[in-house]
Amino acid sequence: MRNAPTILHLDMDAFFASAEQASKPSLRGKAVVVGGLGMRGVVATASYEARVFGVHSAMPMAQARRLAPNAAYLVPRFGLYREISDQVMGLLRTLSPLVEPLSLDEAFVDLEAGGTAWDDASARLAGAKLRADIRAVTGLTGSVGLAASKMLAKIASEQAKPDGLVVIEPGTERALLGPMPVRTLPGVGPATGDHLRRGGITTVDEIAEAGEDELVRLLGKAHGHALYAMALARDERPVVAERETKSVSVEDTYDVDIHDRVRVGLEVQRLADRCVQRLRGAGLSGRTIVLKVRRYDFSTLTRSETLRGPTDDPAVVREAAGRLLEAVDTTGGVRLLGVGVSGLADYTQEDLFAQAQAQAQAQARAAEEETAAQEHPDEAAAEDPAAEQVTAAERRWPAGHDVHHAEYGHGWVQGSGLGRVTVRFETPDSRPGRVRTFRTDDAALEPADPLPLVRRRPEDSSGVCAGTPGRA
DNA sequence: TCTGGGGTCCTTCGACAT
DNA sequence: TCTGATGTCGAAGGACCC
Repeated sequence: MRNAPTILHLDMDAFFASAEQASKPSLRGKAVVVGGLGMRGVVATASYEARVFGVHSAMPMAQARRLAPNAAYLVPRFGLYREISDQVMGLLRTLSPLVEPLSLDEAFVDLEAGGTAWDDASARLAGAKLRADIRAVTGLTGSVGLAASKMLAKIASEQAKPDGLVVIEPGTERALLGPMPVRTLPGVGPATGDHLRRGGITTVDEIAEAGEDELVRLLGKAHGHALYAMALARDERPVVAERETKSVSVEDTYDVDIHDRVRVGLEVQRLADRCVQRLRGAGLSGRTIVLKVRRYDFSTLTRSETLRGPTDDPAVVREAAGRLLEAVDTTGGVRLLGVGVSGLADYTQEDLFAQAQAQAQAQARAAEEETAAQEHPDEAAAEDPAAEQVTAAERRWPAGHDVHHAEYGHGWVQGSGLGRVTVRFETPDSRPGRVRTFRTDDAALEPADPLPLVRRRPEDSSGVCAGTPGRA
């Protein structure tokens, strides 16, 4: 392990919720919950104001609504978050070429490799400047942890939250870690935590005292060795800039369990198509097709099949997924279906048999989809943009999404239902705006793209923007 | 309270090859 | 030729992370 705190961990504070608050002045300082709004949705992020009520991520939405009935509930807008994330990752790359993104709102940076920091003082300086830059460019806050290893940098940023910077000085690690609960260590979740507790181990110190052999006995080889090392503050994992994708998958949870076997089959075909779209989008193909089924009682099973060579052919994936489904008992209903592809390659082995079959199957599928569209007209409309225009009266207005009104300008959907949609007219740099309600088929109202959170200065051509959020 | 979606990694087990 | 040890692969499930 190095002897200077030159590994940086950045964690954006309540990222999705903060982005929404920055984009919607009327929500600043208010409880905001971002997540799936369906009957089986869960919380993705809660603003700090919402956390006061006990709302936290991964909590069922229904429970969140009971705890914080007056919070604003919004669906995630990944396009907006990705844009902000790209800006932040860009700032990190000015510090070092070794940046390891963990998600849209989190990353490790090896400052030493970038020549940005070599000791405590230079690391602090780099961390402080980064936080200022993030605020200037995005209008949002991030917390920074600095330490001599990834694990400790991450623990440091956790302690820094919200909107802070914490440095763990080399040499102080074990004293700091010792009294902490085992759940602090990466890789210790509910199951492992329980396991350790039953073995009489609740703190990091107790892991170290138990000894490596005992941990391996309790948790198995890989996990046991890894956890023991972590408890001694030993973590040599390097910051890795490029991680190759190992699998691609899509899954859907249905508001109501599906019992109809034919419908289950159709959903699997649709998921297979979506999965292949993503696969092709990434320029990949794969050998192993995986079907995932979560049944009415939440029991989950997977079935997989490995082909002779990698494919990105939708017909081949559909067919394999269909075969796998045949081996699954779905009586009682299914709440989730998923299709994935692993064993990835960046080339395809042309499957001649599949190509020959593709045309015949495409015809059969077209016929099937026509039947399905008659049975589920609203779903068909959502899938097909042309159909969406035709049925403008049934357009969906997701809560939180931006809209533009011919007369009132830019705003966002506060809620919709019963043929009405309520819009608040405001922009990231306006004052909190007024609310108006329209018919959902109002021709003057259109979906719109999100506005930048920090207004770019017209004279600024460098791409780095500055501004004063919150002022008109 | 009733549990998303997209991933990664590990373990176990059986089949098969050496 | 038979057998045991060992390694690898595929399949399934589980835990964890954000």
